[in-house]
Order: sequence, then structure tokens, then C-alpha cells
Amino acid sequence: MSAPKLADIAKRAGVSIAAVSIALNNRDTKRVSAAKREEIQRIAAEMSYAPNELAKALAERRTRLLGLMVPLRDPIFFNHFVAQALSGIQSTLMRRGYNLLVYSPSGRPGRTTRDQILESKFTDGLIFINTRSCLPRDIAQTIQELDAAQIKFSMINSYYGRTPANYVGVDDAAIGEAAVRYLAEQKHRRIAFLSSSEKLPTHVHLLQGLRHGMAAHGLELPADRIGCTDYVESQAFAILDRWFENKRQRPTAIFCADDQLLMFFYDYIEARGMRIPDDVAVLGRGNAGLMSLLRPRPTAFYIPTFEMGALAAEMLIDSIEKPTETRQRILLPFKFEPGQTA
Amino acid sequence: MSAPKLADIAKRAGVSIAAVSIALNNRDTKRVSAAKREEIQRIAAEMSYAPNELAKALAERRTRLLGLMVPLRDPIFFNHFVAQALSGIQSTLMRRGYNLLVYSPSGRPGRTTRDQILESKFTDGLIFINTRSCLPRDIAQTIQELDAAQIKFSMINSYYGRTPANYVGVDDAAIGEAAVRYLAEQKHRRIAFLSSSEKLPTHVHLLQGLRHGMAAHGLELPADRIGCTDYVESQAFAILDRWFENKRQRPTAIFCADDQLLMFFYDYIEARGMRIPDDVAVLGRGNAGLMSLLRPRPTAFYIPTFEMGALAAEMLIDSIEKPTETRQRILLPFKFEPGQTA
DNA sequence: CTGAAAGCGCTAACAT
DNA sequence: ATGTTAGCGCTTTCAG
Repeated sequence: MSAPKLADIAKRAGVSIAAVSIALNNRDTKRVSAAKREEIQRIAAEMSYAPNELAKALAERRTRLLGLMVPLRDPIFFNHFVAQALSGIQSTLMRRGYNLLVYSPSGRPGRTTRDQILESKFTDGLIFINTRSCLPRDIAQTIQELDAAQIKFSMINSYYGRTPANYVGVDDAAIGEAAVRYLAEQKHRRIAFLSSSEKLPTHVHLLQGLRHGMAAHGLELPADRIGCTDYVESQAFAILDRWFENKRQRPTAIFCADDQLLMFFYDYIEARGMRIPDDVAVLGRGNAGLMSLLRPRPTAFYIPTFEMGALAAEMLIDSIEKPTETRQRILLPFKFEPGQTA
Repeated sequence: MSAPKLADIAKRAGVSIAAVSIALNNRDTKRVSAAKREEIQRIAAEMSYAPNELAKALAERRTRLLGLMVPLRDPIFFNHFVAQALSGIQSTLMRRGYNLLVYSPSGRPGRTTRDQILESKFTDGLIFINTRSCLPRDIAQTIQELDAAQIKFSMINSYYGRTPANYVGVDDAAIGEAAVRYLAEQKHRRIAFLSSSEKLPTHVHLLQGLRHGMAAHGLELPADRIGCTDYVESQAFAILDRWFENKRQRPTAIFCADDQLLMFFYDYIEARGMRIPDDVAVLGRGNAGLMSLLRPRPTAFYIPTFEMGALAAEMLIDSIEKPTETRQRILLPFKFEPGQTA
């Protein structure tokens, strides 16, 4: 026996299909008498009726499904970022009655926006998680194509282009500034910046904040104290060796742009037999869950990943349900937590 | 202008809707002439046609969507487990052309199987991730209800009941045995087991393996060297204090049942000013990604979370596509990686 | 207040 | 080889 449908209930109750649909869905309408409604509900429960969401969605022209697009390619750090964001997204969806479709991330770089559009035919809207490796230009193009296809979407992290879009990020410039302020207050004057790659938005914004902060404190950030590692550990080691070779000129504090770089730094310190914070202070930035495992406990700025996910979902649903809603670009404040490293 | 549909293409091409459907879907059939097919494909591309997956699914009676049920989340450890399993699942789905619907985990414990069944109306099958906190009895009931509703499913981790079901776990008894073997070879004779809670399947199986291994090596595991923490750090500390109070009788090696317990142990060692492995050796079990962040690097058994996800998805899809397939219960082998702690 | 009928966009069995 | 037709299960006018 296959799943019971409206018609089955209608037959048993001796009413029309429409009557059943109305009785079951509109909790308070006078379209159907109280007696009939109860009868219908009883029968439905008895047959353990569950609506076919597919048919429902087809008729209603909406699925209450959101799609999540994740360019999955980075190691654990990113995994964890996604997991956190996912929790946040889910917390919103739960409250607002949506579910999440996580699209299989295609390893192949050929994954075009067109594919995404195709896939989105199942959903009411799309959430994008932009990783540190997403370039502004690519994102801008994606936005254009989505708009052309009239697909609703919102983005998490790292988008700073000019095209208007719903997105939520973190205020990296503010983090950079706060980092300098904190270190300057501890009398650090030679501060270095261990980062990812020159072109990445995060790098750019942190740097901007750092420079601003340096200026405010009468300090400066010479080019040779900015290290771009491209996330290659050996490259990070080379940069650090350069910084530390001269006892007199070595930086007294390092600011690491994200958790992976912080890990590199911990590894380096261990490899060279140094100690944090005795030999050098370090300030981190990244994901709370992961960094809390490190010892000594990092003094760090935490990215509110969960909240970013929750907010991105909220924005998207708003724009779906009230199409007039104008697009918002939100930068969430960071959290700071003192540890043992600076 | 709303999205183009088959009818639009049909009109433009001067053929029937069915013809378009066939031309677009069945890459190699003689149902339609080569010329017409090309013409149709050209027009479709031109209008950037994308099929309405909903309608398609309704007609085909299948969505190529799998649902993921995740019980409410524990802290980071679990987050990461889920993220890993998710990656594995996705790798299979990608290859086999499915997508994943991640159901919002309901915080409320009242989330019944019935709810899940309701939600599953969107999917072809369900994957369950059973956490360490899932009791065998509850799982068994879930299985029964799913069967009654004729819903296909597979489970990841921690199910060891008698009801037949597709599931993939890890061979904890083998891990327990291997743990003893490894430690015994290092001449450890007083080995203690820091664990979760007596009732949990993982605990039971690890213990079974440990006892077996102990016997084989002429050792024993007295009850007072089995510590159940219920994942409460203070409880863990109390147990450890008891173990370590007597210098003569203290265990020389500890086996931790999972990563969270290992973290407790590291915290304890730090708090009491001891050193690993000088004061005590420790052997872990858990998630590769997370534990690799710890220093000293743990010597540990790693659970193949990614593979478990991939396999669970594979099994589920098989059972969907070939309904004759009999149910399988697979225990994956663990991975062992030596570190600096034992 | 209730039921009949017309879709939603697509597939597949059935004619031609 | 191609076109026609009847659903898939539900919602929603629109008559009665």
C-alpha cells in the first residue's frame, strides 16, 4: 500500500479533495464546518497521512527550501567554518520553517554559475559561503548572473565588491585596528603581519585596519613585516626565519590573519624551540571552536561564524517573502578573547 | 518574464512538448530525428532553459535528494564529526548525481520519528548520523518506524542493535584490542580507560576489546581503572586525581575513548603541572582533523569519518536504486597514527 | 459553506 | 519516428 493522499481521505470522509485540503491547511477559516474538519483531521491522523511536499511545492510554486553553495576545498579550518555557519543557518531555518539543500560541491573548477542556477530550480533561494580563496571579480560575476536569472541569494563572508547584494561579513578593518591598539598598549612597537595572499579581500581589509591603527599610535608597518604565505607552510617558515634572524630587529608581536596561519606559527615556534609569549607575542584571528584547542590559549579575535550564517539565512528569507526588501550589506562586529599569547 | 518551460520551447520549435522532453533528456534514442534534436537543443540553450526539477520529480516519483538527519549538536567535537561525514556523503552524492537535504536539527527533544517521516516526503531516502548520545533502544525504535513507513535509510556510527539496517560504524572492539596491544608492547602494565558513560555502545565495545586484549597479554583492567566522566570535565578531573594520588599504583598509560575526553586529559595534565608522555602515556581515539591540532601530537586511533559518510550514502543509494539489495552492516577499520604521547 | 475543474511543469504509456 | 493523452498530488479559483 502506497502513501495515503488527499483523495484517499476525501473518499473515506465522503467529501471532496478540495475540502480536505482546506480543512487540513487553513487552521481557521469558515470554509469548512467545524464538525467536518474534526472528522477529516481524525481520518488523516488515522491513516497517518503526510502531504506530498513535492506536489504541494509544485502547486504553490515554492519549496521552502534554501540551497547552500559551498566551494569546498580547504582543509579542516574551512570545514569547521562551514560547520559553524551551517549551525547558524539551521537555527534560522528552523524558526522560519525552511529546510536546507546542501549542493554537492564540485571539485572541478568548471562549476559555473549556470550549474548553480540549474540546481537552484529546487529552491527558493541560495546562500553562498565565500571562502578566503574567492576572488572579488568571480563573485561579482556570479552576482550578475544570479540577478539575470532572478534568483534570490545571500552571501556569507568576504564579499566587498560594489554590486549590491545581500551579504554578511565581519569587519576586518576594525579587527586590524583593534589588533594594533591591543598590541600597542602592551608596548609592542615592532609588529608583523602574517597573512595569506595580497589579493584576498581579507588581507586587504586587515591591512587597511592595521595601517590605520599604526598611524594612530605613531607606529609603522614596513613592507618587510608583511608576510604573505599563500597558505604554504614552508613559505611561512621562510618568512618567519627572515623576521627572526636578527635578534635586534625581530618583531616582538605577530598578528596572524587566520587560524591556519596561527597553526603555522605555533608549529614554527615549536620547531625553532621558542616559547610564546616569552620570545614573541602573537595575536590570532579565526574560528573560536578550533582555536580554543590550541595551547597556549591564543589571544585572538573571533569571527562570529554562527551569527553570520543565521543572519545570511534571515536576510535571504526576508527577501524571498517580502520582495520589496532592499539589499543589505552587513558587517558583524568581531569578538575578542584574551588568552595567554599576547 | 518567468522561467521558460518545455511548452515555450515546443512552440518555438514547432513540435510537441513531449518531443522536446525526449530530445532533451534521452541523449541517445531514435525517438526523435537528429536534426530536430539539434534544433531543439539550440533553442533550449538560447532561452537558457532549465527544467523545473519539482515537476520532474513529481512525474518521475523521485527527487534524487537524500535527507540527512542530525540529532542535536554537541560542541565542536561533534560539529567537526558532522562536517567530515558530510564531506564524505557529498563525495558519493556528487558521483551518483544526488543532492543532500540537511534537516534542521530540532533542539526540542520532542522531535519524533514521525516528524522525520513527514519531512522525508521530499527525499528518496534518509541518512542518520547517530551521535555518542544515541541510545540503542531509541535507535531501534526509529528503525522500526522507518520500516513501517517504508522509508529507505542508512545510519552512520554507533548502531549495534539486532534489527537489520544499513549502517556503517567503526570497529571499536578492534580499537580497544589494538590499544592494549600497543601499550603492552611498550611495557605498560597499569593501563586505565577514560571513557564516557557505561551505557553507550562505544564504551561497551571499546571495553570489550580492551578486556580481550588485556587477557591476551596477561593483564587486567580492574573496575577502578575504568573512569566514566559523562563528559563533565570536573568529573574527569576527580577520576584522574583518584588515579594519580598514589604514586606507586598510578596508571602508566591512559586510553581515552574520544577526542573530548582527550582534551579533558590534556587540560588535566596542564592543570596539575605534569607532562605527557614523561609522567604518563596517553592513547587517543577520535577525529583526525581535530586531534591533529593538539600538542604534543597525540598517538591515536582515528575514526574514518569521511569514509563512513561516503559509504553510508553509497549503501543508501544502492538500496534505493536496486530495492532487492539486502541490508548491510559494515564496520570500517580504524586508522592508527603514532604521535608523541605514547 | 461545499465541490468541480483547471492548472503547476514534466514524464511515459499509448496511439498514429 | 512523432504526436497525443493521461496522470503525478496538491492548491486555488469559481460556480453552486
